[in-house]
Amino acid sequence: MREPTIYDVAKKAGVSPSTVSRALHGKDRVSADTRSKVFQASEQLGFTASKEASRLRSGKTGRIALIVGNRMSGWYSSELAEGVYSALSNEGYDLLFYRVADRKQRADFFSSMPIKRNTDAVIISSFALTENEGQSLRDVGVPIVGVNTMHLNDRYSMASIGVDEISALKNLIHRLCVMGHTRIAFIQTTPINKDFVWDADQRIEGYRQGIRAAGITHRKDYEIPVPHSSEAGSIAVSAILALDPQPTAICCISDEIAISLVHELRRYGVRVPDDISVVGFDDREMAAPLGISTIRHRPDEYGKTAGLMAVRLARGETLDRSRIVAPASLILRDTIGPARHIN
Amino acid sequence: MREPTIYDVAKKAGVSPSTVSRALHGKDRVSADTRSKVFQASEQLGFTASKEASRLRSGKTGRIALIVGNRMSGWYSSELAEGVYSALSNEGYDLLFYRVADRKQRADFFSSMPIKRNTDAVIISSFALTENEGQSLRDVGVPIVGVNTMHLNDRYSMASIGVDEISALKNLIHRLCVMGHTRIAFIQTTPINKDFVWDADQRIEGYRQGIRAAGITHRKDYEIPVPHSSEAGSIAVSAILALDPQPTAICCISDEIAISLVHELRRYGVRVPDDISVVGFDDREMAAPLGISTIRHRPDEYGKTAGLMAVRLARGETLDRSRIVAPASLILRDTIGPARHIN
DNA sequence: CTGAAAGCGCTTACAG
DNA sequence: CTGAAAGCGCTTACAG
Repeated sequence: MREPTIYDVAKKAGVSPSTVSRALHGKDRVSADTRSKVFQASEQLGFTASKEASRLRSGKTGRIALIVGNRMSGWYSSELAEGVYSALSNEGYDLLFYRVADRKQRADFFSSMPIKRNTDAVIISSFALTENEGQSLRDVGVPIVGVNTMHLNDRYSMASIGVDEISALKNLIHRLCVMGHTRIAFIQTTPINKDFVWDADQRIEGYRQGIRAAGITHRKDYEIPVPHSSEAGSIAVSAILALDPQPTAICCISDEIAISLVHELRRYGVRVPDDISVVGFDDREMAAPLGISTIRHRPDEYGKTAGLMAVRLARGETLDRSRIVAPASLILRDTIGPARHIN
Repeated sequence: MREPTIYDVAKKAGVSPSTVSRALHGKDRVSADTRSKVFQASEQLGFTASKEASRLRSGKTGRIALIVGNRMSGWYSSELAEGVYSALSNEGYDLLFYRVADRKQRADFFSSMPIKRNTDAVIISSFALTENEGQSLRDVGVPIVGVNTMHLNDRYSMASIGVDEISALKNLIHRLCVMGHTRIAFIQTTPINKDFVWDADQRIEGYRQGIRAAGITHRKDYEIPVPHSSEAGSIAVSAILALDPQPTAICCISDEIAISLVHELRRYGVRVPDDISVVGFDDREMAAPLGISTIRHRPDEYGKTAGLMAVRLARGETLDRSRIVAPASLILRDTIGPARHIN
């Protein structure tokens, strides 16, 4: 059985297809009487407009693309996607998801530009565009919204939102200093992909600035790199125990690292926070039950905002604020305490 | 500057639009010479076909819908979406994501049926359809693929894939018995939404069958419900410590619960696994670094399979196997050991 | 192997 | 407020 078209509705309601279209869209002037006849007919036939046809005619695709630089199932990407999705589905837009997780996917994406002609706006998350990429993205001719790309992509994007990770880290370092810590280390994961400049690279920058601002000596060996693996925690512990003098506080680039670090430290008999304080980043769902202190940011929330900005821009509206800083807050839980030597 | 159309390519290549279409699609018989002229012209103009136009004409939407019953950012949903996405993007399909996380969203979805006319296939995950819902989904007239809906939706779906959670749990119980455990408890979360019949509800069923098969007395008070919250671990510990006799092994409905349970047990001075063994379910990323024993399944992998099945069905092809059982395997890590009393 | 023609189902100026 | 007409950009039988 063929799906009913706008012509079927028109016939049933005794009006022209143009009128059906206008009535259903609601914005045009249609008499209340006609409108209700149309709605009724549409209802009875179970009419749903073909998106293809309306988009072809109107020149709008009804889609907004989200481009992320890693697996969509990671905590960050999936929270972000959730937020973007909420905003878009409220506004009647489809979410078109693109993942460019490695050099090859990235090259393919930017050379074939699958979003071209197929999206009304683009949201790009977390990694810095090269000159060429930014240019070809602009050439698509749709608004670009950056998420957590800091000022990296400001040349290309019309709007952006992101966490000020530098300030967040600086605040954390300050707080640790107030608690008497002067030997503060930072654990970072070696980038999954060196071709990408990530916004999260800002975290170590924030750490350094915080150390400097506090007037503490910056020690290169206090910046500890660990691989992306389930061994990260134990590798970090070995590295930490080898340090002289021992740090009394450790900032981690993510909760994931912080969680396994705390676990391994305790296995080694190191007390947390009595001997060493540990702080993560993200406040992902496992942080609270495990008592992990952390810096909270909410990709789902600023994803929503990013989605909304993209929708507005796609509709040709203007934004009152186009560069937004999303909040990040320090969450103190069990793994943080005063430095041992001043106890 | 207007985007080039197929007419522009045709003119440049000196052929008709029909020929351009055929050449670009590759399946029709076009002379090698013509084909290369067309490709060259297309390349030079930076032509990308409008999806709207081709879909409108061909009657295919190029989209496949994934309907999940919870937040897309949860571990399960996002892993699944990642897998489905991989398969679809390989095959040139867009992923249309729908979330029906509560009663209202669910009612809205099934009454307005936004996928109608807008998708070539539907993948439905994790929850059981009602009679009415199944019927209206079928009325859309596109193939339906079930993921982890066990036999719940078999009446409606043309194909399905899912983990046999019952067998997985039964195996686990058997394994624990071999290790001398006879007092085995099960911790389950109270359903987020009681309107939904979840596939994960099968896990407790598997636990019961396993207990029965092992010839152990089934104790109702060994089935411990905890809420969905960061307190779940400590609530579970209180409940466990109040039991008499104490269980020597605890199966958890998820790794999330297992992780916080182990954490809380250790805080209470209960040794894991010496005093109590703990096993989770999922093998999500934090399980390995924390040494959590668990049952592994891979939503990203069977999501890929589900996506592929949906694509095939959307194209009108037939499947060699339409009901597939995805593997689940027991992963033994630090939190499992022999029962204390036989040490 | 290639082209001319029709049409997918809408929306939107243009008249009235 | 409403209708007739044109057209968005493709694809696909139909001829040749």
